[in-house]
Amino acid sequence: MSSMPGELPIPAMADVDLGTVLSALADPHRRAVVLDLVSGDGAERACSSFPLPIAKSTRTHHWRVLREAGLVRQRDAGNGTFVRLRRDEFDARFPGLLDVVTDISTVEISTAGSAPAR
Amino acid sequence: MSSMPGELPIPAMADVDLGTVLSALADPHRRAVVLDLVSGDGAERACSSFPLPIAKSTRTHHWRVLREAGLVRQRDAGNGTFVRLRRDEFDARFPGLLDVVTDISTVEISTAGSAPAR
DNA sequence: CCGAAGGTTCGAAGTTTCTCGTACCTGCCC
DNA sequence: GGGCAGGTACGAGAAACTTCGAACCTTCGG
Repeated sequence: MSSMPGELPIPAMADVDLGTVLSALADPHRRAVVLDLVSGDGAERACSSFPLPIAKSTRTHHWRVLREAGLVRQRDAGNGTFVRLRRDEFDARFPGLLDVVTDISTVEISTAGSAPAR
Repeated sequence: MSSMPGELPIPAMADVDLGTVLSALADPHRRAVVLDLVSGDGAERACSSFPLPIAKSTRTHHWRVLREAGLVRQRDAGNGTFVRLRRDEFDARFPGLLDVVTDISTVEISTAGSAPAR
């Protein structure tokens, strides 16, 4: 839709499919990125600032998946690209989803390596 | 874990991974089934009672995925098999997830074919 | 007993996903 | 200008997913 300078094309939120979103969030790398964005202040962030242990081209792939799933907005600015969560739009379309996934993931992380039972 | 008569093996809820769950729910057929179960009274249901337009062997596959993702419990009883949501367990492990996905899906269904905007 | 109904197992085919390396492009900086 | 950092595009390989049909098994109903 939007064709602002450097803005990469994204689907209208109304066209975004829940299955596509769940698939996008199913991947650990992508979920980590989204989690990182959610815990931020909503400001734009450099794509290069995410510590993903994967090749450049693979990263490009994941950003595309997240973009096409309606989760992020991406902008090309000279030598780098920047992303921003489509927070409000997304919440309006899929109320609570981001919060729930975030909360669960946060618990998972804080609970990692503290298993008394075994 | 459980090896009751006819009970098919399921993972302990603590071992269930969020990514696996999201993948399981990403498939339309499986999501439809879960949705159907959630809207029910929690009672056991015959696997054959779900109107899935797919081959028998494919259905077996989907039930296995849902089972291994920790979403359902499955029981073999004579000539048929029966399923039940692992509602309470699942909610304790992934609070709100089932509700959110259910709510979103319900809206999607009730909104289908009523798009004034364009 | 015999058939139909419900399921599983076992390939197999087709598609998708994740991953990478290589080549290439574009700004920024010295 | 030359190099580097950040990215994209493309092709390829490996793995996973979805689907099916065929063969087989069990159970229930006549």
